[in-house]
Amino acid sequence: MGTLTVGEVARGSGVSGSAVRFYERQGLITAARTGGNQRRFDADAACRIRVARVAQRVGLTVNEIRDLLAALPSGPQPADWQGLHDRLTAEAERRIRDLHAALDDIGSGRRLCDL
Amino acid sequence: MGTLTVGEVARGSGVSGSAVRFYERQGLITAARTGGNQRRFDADAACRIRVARVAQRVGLTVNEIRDLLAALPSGPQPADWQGLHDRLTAEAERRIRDLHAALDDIGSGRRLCDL
DNA sequence: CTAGGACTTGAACTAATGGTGAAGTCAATG
DNA sequence: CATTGACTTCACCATTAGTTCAAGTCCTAG
Repeated sequence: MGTLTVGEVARGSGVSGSAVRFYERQGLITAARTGGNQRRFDADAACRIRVARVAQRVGLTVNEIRDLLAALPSGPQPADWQGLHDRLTAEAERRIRDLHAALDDIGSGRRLCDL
Repeated sequence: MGTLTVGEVARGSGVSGSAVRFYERQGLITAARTGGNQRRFDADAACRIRVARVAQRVGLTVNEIRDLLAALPSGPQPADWQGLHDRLTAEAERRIRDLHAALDDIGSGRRLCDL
């Protein structure tokens, strides 16, 4: 039951039309087709894209985001969005821990450069 | 007064010879040349590369690392390395804050997706 | 019914990122 | 001297995230 066109999803999510098509090709979102072969998206498409943009800020690649969003069923319920939220949070915290580890290595910098 | 060859710096820093040449091209390290046009590095070259590798873990690009290392004079003193250490630490902490900010945006996810 | 804006495809293109590889040259040693 | 390992340059590779283009098709308002 998709009703939204590429342009509508683009405006609703803040990305360009070419990006919307790109995200569909990459499997971040799915689309039904009209008789004339045009894409029609469900209302959650723009939501998925907004989540994807946040995930990019966390440092996930489009491929990783595909896998993340694959867990989200069509017609997602609040609990489903929550699950996504949790996994994204965990990933961000993992990356924060990696940065702290790098900081520790910097802290032991005497060993990096004892000229 | 460089005395180290590409291979020696490579072994001393744990990167490949091609990477050492790449880093010189990018301006992370500098080299004198022999009469036969070969590179000869100072003793601090391997140090600079070790710092660069840590900076990469922090998420800096080679271009940003060039700018970071540009602050390091030739014949650097302990205080110079310390300054680098401080800037790198600050940068890592800035990135950690960005991740926390992304987490906050995830936390307010009700606004991302109020279907 | 028709005009024209929105849509379709696929491939080529961009631009940054971080190197690697091939082909040929140099230098130190036995 | 000749070998052999290290060195040289420059072109190329692979990935990432899209954008752009051309040529054509759809769909909706008037």
